[in-house]
Amino acid sequence: MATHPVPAYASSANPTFGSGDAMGMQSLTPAFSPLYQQIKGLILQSLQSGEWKPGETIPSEMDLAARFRVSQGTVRKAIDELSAENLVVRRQGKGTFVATHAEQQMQYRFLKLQPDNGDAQNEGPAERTIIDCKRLRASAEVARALGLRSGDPVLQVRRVLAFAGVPTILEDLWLPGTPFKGLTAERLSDYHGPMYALFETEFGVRMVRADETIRAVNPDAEQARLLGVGIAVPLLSVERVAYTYNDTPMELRRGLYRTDTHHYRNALS
Amino acid sequence: MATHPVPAYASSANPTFGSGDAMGMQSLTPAFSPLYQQIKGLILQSLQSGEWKPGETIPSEMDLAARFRVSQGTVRKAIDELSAENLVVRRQGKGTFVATHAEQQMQYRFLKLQPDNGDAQNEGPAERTIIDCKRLRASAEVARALGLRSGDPVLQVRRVLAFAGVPTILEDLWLPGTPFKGLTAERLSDYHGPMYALFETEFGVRMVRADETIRAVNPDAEQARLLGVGIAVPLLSVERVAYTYNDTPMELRRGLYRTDTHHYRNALS
DNA sequence: CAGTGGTCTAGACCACACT
DNA sequence: GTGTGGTCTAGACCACTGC
Repeated sequence: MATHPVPAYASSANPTFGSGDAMGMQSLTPAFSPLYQQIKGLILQSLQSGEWKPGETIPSEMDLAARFRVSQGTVRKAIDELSAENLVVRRQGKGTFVATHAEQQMQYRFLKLQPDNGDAQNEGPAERTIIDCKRLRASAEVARALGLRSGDPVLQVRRVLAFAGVPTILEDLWLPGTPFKGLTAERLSDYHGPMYALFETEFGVRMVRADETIRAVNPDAEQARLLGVGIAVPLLSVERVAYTYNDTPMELRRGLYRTDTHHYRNALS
Repeated sequence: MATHPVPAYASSANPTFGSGDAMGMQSLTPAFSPLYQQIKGLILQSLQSGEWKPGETIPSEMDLAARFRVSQGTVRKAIDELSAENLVVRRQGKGTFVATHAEQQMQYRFLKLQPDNGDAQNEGPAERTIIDCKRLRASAEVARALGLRSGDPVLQVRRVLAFAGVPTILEDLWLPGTPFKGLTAERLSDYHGPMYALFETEFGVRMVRADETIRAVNPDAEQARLLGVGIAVPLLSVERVAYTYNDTPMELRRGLYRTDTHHYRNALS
């Protein structure tokens, strides 16, 4: 029957849900957290464990309410937050879906560089060129960013993105070796679509949020060559750490952006 | 008695609120929008009109529910969104407050530049120096950004922010002349606190959101001099348009940020 | 048509702050 | 204690999707 986990206090002996029963038990919990937060945590676990995969629907609110023995409203509030965090997408009349980077809508969610004239949609897809892809040992710096130890195996990728034939972005990526075991330059080159979508389907790694550190820099000789600019041209240095569920860092990415035809866009609120 | 505006369909002749009454009337509305959105709009109007000023409390959820003749839950959902947009701040047990840039917490909400070591809080306040403050006619570019016509009066301010004695930010600001009529260099220099807080208290202009366009550039001779760097040093160019309520642009700000000791931080989600 | 998410209500009780 | 926001429930009905 109900083999699903259920919040601690809700699973104790009181099947009745007359007004205030659940609330009454909350005060017994030492480390108090609202019921809907606990439900959110349970749903998060299921997302994490892959019970529902990116693009699939999760059970309906009523089903989840029955599973967790809470009201639909409580499940709703839990899903509201997951939806606000872009972990899940609601579609009226259809259901709630596990968010994925494969959807057109979410293609460039983490890329804030836009062409100066017109929006990113009209620009056409970026032309991607893998420059390099090799396994090596994590430097202290890379290890710290990825939560590894120095010397742990990592994968390093260098690539260039061009728009309308103009190389615009030079990126170096570091990925933890273990989760990305089978990744090769060939695999990357052959795949047409967002890199994060490939990570989802091939390696079960879904990027959920990221932090970026931005600076203005000059390129070194090789960087300048790859981007086709002089070494005196100022470029945007964008260092990104991307996280999966549980705030686990899974990618370090250092990008150099040309800002003569594009700009980094940020909305503050 | 109730002299307050009330949503159109809720004010029509049905004082009973048995299950579904209000909903039944929604379908009669051609341009349908949920009740709580309409309530949100009404609260927004009151914020905009200055019925409740920054830092003050707004009426309790129960009071607003009574005023608008809806349930507390509906008011709650409206305020939830206003809170998510940082227009309002909830404090359990105390009330809901109109957000203000004067609070310590919100001091640097729009300034994403952080010291490389340690966080912005430990850095101490920026040392501000007003370089220039003059009235002039809007150029085409400034007029477009501020939603004015070329030649309309605008106020231009140039200032430098230094941290620990090191000039780090050079900013040029353009403000529409009419709303900021009494603003002078003296007023700016004498005021100790966030500039946006001064705008609130002195001019009733509250900045609600902003868009930033970021590029890497080299400074011109004067900019380099004011920041104490060479003209070959790459700097972050941050162009910000800040908006009040109703998406009305009220400030154009062009900042040059040094990124040798600081960095621009951005969280993606 | 049934099923899904979305809105609305009413009422209870909890956690917190002030008095 | 009183009043505020915060949580939870139960039940109704609306809007949308697809069978």
